[in-house]
Amino acid sequence: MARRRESAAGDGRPELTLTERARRAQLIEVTIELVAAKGYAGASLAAIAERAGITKAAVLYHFPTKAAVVRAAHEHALSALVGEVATAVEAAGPEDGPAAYIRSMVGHLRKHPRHTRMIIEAMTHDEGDHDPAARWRPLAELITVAGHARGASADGDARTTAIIIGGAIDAIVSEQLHDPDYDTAAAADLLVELLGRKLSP
Amino acid sequence: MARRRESAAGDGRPELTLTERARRAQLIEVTIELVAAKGYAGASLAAIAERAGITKAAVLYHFPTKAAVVRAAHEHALSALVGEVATAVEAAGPEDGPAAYIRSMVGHLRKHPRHTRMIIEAMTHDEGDHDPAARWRPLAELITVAGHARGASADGDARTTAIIIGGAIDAIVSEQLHDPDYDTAAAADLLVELLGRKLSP
DNA sequence: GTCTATACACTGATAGAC
DNA sequence: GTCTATCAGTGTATAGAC
Repeated sequence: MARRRESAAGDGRPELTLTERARRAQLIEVTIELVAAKGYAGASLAAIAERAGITKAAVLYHFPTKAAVVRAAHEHALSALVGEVATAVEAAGPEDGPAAYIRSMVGHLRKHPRHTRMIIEAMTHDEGDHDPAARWRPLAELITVAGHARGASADGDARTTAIIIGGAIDAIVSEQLHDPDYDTAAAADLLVELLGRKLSP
Repeated sequence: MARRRESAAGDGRPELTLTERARRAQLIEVTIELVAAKGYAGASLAAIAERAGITKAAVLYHFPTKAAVVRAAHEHALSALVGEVATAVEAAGPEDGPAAYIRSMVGHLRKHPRHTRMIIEAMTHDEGDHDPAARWRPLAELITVAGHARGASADGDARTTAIIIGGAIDAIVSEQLHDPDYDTAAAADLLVELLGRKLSP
């Protein structure tokens, strides 16, 4: 059977045409704008197609389904976030990993509100249940390392602590979305302080 | 123009027929089950109608729109939650209000997973933006009172603290939804301890 | 390889008969 | 109070033009 050519690296990823690359990028950009502005329901295939200047069916030529379009847009926004957070965490010392995680994540989401809404909408409306552990595990490891570096007794609370911090970050960012004047930097500082009291008692 | 009769109390609420009361209650119950089982999208008007033994149009006779059906079911589940939390908070002393809030809310949501998913789905899919302040303000007041009772210097952080706690509760409950073995009571204890360190330094 | 045209089943919603 | 009939809009599938 006929198959799409694969890249020279042979890593299994299909080699994309220039026009296809451009179209996909355009569709992702348009989708982020639409979802950020009108939410998941408001970003219909017809609306996406119209903004891109093509038809619904053409959109479904580049992506197998609407969920795939949204997923691609979601991953695009998400990769920018994790990239910045990873950089900040690596630049920080072992005992300051969690603080760098919190501050860089809150800061990034404040700087990019469209990406933020895109991520939230995709997370809450995508029925494909992503593993929740993927969300808290990286932070849990940072917390374990930081607690160890500070000489605290290693407890088994890292998971719950990470879940709490993650939920708190979501709430802070969400609040800023509704009240642009909300001081997220101060909120992040308070969260870091709260965690600091637990890590070095 | 013809208007529906209002109750003798004259509080503006329409007086409902017995059969209408029964139908609404049945539709609310059916909707909670469906939303909890299949999410917002899975609870179509046709599915609700079928489970209730009537047609789509009949459902829309009792409620003006699908959003109204879901909203009614949402409020039904929510009122049970706030009732239990309010009782627990009132039974606790002033300095233990936040702890009672956290433990009773987490406990209630663990005991009633169907209500929990109903509340989550309704919150995330209802575009009618409810005021976020309604979520954190009651807890913020409890925190202020408790901090005062413990002799802590009154800071202006009550809002952010309440937002953080609320987000943490959401994350804990959500985690329990995906992993039924997750120990939410221990998580609530940890959250209370974290807050306690801030309130009485 | 890229796209348009068309048709399909399903959604929430309305109008009017009984 | 509940029905049938109908509507515009949704995501999706297919055929075929270029």
